[in-house]
Amino acid sequence: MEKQKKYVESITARDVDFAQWYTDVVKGAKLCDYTSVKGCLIYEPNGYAIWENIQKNLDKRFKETGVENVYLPMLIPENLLQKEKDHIEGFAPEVAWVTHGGLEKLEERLCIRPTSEVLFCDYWQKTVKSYRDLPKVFNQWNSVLRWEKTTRPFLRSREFLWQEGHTIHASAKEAEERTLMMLNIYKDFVTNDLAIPLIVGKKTESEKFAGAESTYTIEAMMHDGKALQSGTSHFFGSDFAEAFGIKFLNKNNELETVNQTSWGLSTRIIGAIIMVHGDDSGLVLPPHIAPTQVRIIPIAQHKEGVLDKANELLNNLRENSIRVDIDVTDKTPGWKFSEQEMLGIPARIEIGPKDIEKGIVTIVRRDNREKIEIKISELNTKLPELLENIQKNMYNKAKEFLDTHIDSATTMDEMIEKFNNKHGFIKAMWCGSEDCEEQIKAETGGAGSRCIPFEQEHLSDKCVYCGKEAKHMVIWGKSY
RNA sequence: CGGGAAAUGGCUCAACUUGGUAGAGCACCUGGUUUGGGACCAGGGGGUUGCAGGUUCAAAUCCUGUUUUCCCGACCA
Repeated sequence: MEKQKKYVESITARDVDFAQWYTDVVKGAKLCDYTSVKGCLIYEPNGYAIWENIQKNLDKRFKETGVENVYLPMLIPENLLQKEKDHIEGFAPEVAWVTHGGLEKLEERLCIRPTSEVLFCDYWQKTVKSYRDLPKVFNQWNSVLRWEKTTRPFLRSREFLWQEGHTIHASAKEAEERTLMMLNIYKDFVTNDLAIPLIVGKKTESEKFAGAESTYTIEAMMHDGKALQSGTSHFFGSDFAEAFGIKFLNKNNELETVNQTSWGLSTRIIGAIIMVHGDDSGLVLPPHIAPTQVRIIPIAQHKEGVLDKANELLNNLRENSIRVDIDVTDKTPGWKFSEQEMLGIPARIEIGPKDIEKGIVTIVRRDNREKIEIKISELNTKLPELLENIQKNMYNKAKEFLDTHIDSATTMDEMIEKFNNKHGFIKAMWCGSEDCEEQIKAETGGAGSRCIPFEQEHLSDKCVYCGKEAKHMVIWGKSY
């Protein structure tokens, strides 16, 4: 087999050391930098621009369904956090506390929000009185703090950026519909715009959000076969509302408790983009979300007319709403190619004296390195098509990887053997007991339940662990 | 939170074992030659060795503590 040509020297090969590869790509693409506080990152321009595009895209989708943006404070008094028992138990190990204001010790310590359920509850308890006040469909773009022990850029940081949506409704049915509606928005956004194929389903009891009645998830597979929970949507029923006393009068003048949801997607998704699409030359960004979709690289730019022509193309394409930039530094073309690839820019346009003479440009795709010559006169129609094609190809490639790394098992021996032989997900039947779930994780060396997928298959009648009657098919896998 | 490794110029590392004026490559700056896959030549700038103590005539080097990063587990988005 022909040895694959290595284009960028400073990145560890993906199949040699995946963890090191990930770090190299994050650094090479200049997405973020460390600070002197563990787990707190600087989002550098390249990384933040990706997040801004994610925000723009999702925010638009949210608002189309009636979501309103708000902003609540970052500090939560301890007594509020204590109100819902499961919630505080779930989050207690990872909250950070403010204990002093200036030189004075505070009467009551304040928690730096790990999530904002209780703040929304406290607010609604005061303001919601009537069925006419419902529903409330709020979202906030903010950062939260969780005192993680092990941290990695994007995948697990202490402070991270996200959006958290919080809604309350008059009926459980309406709340459940909202839960699934938001899950679908995540699914649609991640598959269509991030080109990441997903498994969509419900979390098991032991994996669900602290305080939720049910948690739904979109799970993606990274190139090392591990799962990354890429977005979640929770249905709370009335548990929080009961604890906080969020009641309203219905049309019959009867007091009722609201039903609640919350849903979130974080900067962790940037980690998924890296680990699903990246290769040995660095980052590969889906065109829909890439801050720069095309980079123009002039060849022999000192020669007369080259820069003029390149700038003319730049302006032309910008007018055509393509996110394009140009590299006019005095580096060599080879250096510029490598840089563009490391940054993950989906395509580059090479334009030099030879091209100008022929009235063409040479385009190189980032996803498969294919070289294409396009007439300058056709660029405005062909380039958007090409970007769309890259987007689709990236999805298909990732989908094929996902499909070929999911297997199924009907016995534990089979399951353990398959996990040992190749990484990925295993589908297996499960009786619903938390014991079995735990044992499966222990015996497979850490492959837990990822979710109960909506798309169920009947593999057998029996739980893969205990042999009792199976309730669901579950996707099992190791995760980040 | 357990187990391991590391921290020296912007980056990668050397010097540490055996204490004695911190060094290289890349990057950066200037000038020139180059330019279709990380160019070349010449000159130049930049480091109180993560931080805090200690031992010593003398510490990057030895000792103690601490912080951060990476890897492997446990926990978690």
